[in-house]
Amino acid sequence: MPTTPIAQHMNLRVKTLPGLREQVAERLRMAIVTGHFKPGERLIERELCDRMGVSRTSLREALRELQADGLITLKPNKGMSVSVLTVETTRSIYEVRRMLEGLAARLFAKRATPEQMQALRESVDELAEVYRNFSPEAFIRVKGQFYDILLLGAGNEVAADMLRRIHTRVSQLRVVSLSSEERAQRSIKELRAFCDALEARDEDLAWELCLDHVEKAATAALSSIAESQPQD
Amino acid sequence: MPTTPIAQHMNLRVKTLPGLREQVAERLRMAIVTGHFKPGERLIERELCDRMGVSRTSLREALRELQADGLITLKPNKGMSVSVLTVETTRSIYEVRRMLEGLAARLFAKRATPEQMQALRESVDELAEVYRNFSPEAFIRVKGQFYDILLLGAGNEVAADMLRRIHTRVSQLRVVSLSSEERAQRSIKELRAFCDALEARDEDLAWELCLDHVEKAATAALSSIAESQPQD
DNA sequence: TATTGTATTTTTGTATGGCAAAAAACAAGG
DNA sequence: CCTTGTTTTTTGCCATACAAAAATACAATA
Repeated sequence: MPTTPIAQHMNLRVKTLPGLREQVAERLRMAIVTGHFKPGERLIERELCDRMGVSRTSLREALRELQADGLITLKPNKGMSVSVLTVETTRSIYEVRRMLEGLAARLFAKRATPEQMQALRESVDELAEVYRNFSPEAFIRVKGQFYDILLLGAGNEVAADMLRRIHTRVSQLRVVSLSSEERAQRSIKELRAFCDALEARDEDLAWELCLDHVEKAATAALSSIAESQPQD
Repeated sequence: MPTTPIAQHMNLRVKTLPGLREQVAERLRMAIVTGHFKPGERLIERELCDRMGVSRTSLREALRELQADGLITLKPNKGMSVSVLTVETTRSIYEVRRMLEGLAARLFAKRATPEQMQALRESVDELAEVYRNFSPEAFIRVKGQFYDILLLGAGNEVAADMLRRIHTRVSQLRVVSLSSEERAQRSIKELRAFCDALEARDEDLAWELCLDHVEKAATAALSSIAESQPQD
């Protein structure tokens, strides 16, 4: 005879497919990248449990995931805190990202189907559209779409995973990449050239363009850190 | 007034510095890479708890870590199992490893101190010594040393982390790289050439040599999978 | 008042036990 | 042998507990 469970949890979601733990991890991820939790901020387990309405068990497991992603840092017997991106770490991240995105570009040029090429080009068009009528949300969405297509066409899940983690990590910085008009135009032009190289199956060129692009992003990110932390 | 605790757990280690959970994770990692747990094998939580003498709480958190490392795979409501390396995944891993090790080589050539260069060369000498009087354990140890020096000198912790995870993952394959005499000699020669390039600060050459080396390793690994899984 | 030392409260790390729901194992009937 | 129904396992999550570490508050002394 089963005891009456009574709904031991009221604010339980409709039990959507992904496990509760994954939902928690995702919500925390979002909270961090959207700046709701600031870098260096300490995360008290009980507090988070209350705020999110889950048990410590689930919460702590979710925290392990974020820890593995490098998004939060554990100091033994002191607890979790949101990782702070030092200049050093950021440089490291972009060095890695440069190589992996370059790899993805190369692989896409080599393996992508014509449909994927087409899809990529269309997402660039969408991006151009977003630039004409800017909104941060749309920008994030379309840019994410672009990357998803690129990574799918590259056909390397391992690289895709790592790049996705890297993207989440650096999105903490919220580098306000270009609101200026000409910067946007140039960006789109670069992306179209990138697509051209891919469609021409010109691996080397695609690689080169990609490296340059990440290089610029790195510079922007690093200067964004520098100005937020005047360490002179 | 504190209640009598009585030692709620007898087989508790001497509480060495790394937390219990990390110990568990490490033990499981080892069990997997040493082949004690076979690929595809299912891991039952209760069983592992009993075998390792820890609670489900700690065990499950440790499992999350391994999951993030890609070492074990979770199927919802079905539990954990040791990840199986498909040909596809292995190719992906080596593509990534090629780029990241190449990067490490480049960075080492650019940044390593003369002492680190020296240390690297000495570890190659040690490796040559091991070849003369072979033992698997010594081989693993010295090779690990070599990589540690390389990654330290490269000064990129992010890349280092990823490469360490990759090494763990592929060590599951246990590619019996060379027992033959001339293969060993050639390997040492290649490593010395690599050191030469690094000491000459010749980034491009170091990169090139590194890519070639990983390429060979990839071929070996892939053929090792092919023969263990005759999929015709 | 500043400082140092002690007591109190928080918070982590880990353990236990419990239960619903999914999956697997098993048994019975076609 | 296949299918269907029943029992056992196992997962996913929750609540609670408590020692040990850390943070904090507090008191006493210089």
